[in-house]
Amino acid sequence: MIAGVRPFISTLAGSLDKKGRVCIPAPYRQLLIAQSTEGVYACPSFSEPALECFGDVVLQSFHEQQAKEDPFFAPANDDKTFAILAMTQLLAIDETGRVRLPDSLIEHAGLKETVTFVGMGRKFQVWDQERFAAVLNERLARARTIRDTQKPGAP
Amino acid sequence: MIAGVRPFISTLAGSLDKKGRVCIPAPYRQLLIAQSTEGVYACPSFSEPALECFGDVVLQSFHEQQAKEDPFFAPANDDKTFAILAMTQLLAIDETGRVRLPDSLIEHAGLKETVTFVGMGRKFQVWDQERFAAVLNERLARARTIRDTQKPGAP
DNA sequence: GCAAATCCCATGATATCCCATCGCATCCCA
DNA sequence: TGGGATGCGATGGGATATCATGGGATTTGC
Repeated sequence: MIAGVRPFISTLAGSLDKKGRVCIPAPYRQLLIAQSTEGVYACPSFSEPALECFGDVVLQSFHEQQAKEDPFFAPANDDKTFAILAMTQLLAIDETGRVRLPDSLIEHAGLKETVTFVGMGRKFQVWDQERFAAVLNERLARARTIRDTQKPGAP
Repeated sequence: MIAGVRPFISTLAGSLDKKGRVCIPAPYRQLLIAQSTEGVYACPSFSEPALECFGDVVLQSFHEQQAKEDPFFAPANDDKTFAILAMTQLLAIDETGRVRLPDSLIEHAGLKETVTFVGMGRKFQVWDQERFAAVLNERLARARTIRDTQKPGAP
């Protein structure tokens, strides 16, 4: 499923207009189209002030994973399903490559006029530019910690 | 069976009018039509004040799952089957996309004027808006717990 | 015959679509 | 190597269609 799917990469800038629209960067759009996604799926991150965005590959594989369980007698499964699927919206991409972000998502991520798209492989995130600048170095610092605690010879 | 079936996603607001009607959100209607369901199946949740709604895919797969057991000598199976199939009604969707909710279902979920549709993959739930707002954070908290205890490398 | 449910049409708000303009990067040619 | 032309990508605003919702008319069952 994941094999052959190209990753979202780079950190790119974008802007939110008065109508709450953002233009999805062209490279990301091409990847979404390659997943035959009718738009882009977006949900609030449940640990950070950011939006998690992805295409059909991620959504469908998550969905099918959950669908292996009984639909009515699997409470833990319901919690996971809820945290992702209930919080996710399908945003239609128009011909000029833009989506209308619902107010709830704008609020969750605290988006102002300038936003940052962050490529994360299977998914990408959308941050308010200033907030992201603040966490960028923290992330790199954590990555260094992981490297330094990695066991020699580990994969 | 599930492959290719798109999940119910998002949480959407709706309203219950004086006649006991609710408008099924357009995206959900399209999914139901794609399941060739003539309307929508609904039953009271047996663990929460909410309604469980779904299409033919869930009904049929649940049915087939239960049908693997002995029809007369599997009491636990009978209880599960009863809790779902006996409590389920098929609600007709009219041309404007609305269903008439039976009073028993309205009462079970304690529905007031504003209701919330909660996408849960194969099924969706209907909640009274205020009640749902109260349980939303509990659900997200449980999902975080699940994530934090997840084994590294798990899908 | 009366109550209740179903069907149908009308309205308003919202979101979607479309067109025109602008800025920028690339490409080509001198 | 520098300057100009071209095309793609991003942005702003206005027109259009879709959806949700309310009320009224007609039929059905008791």
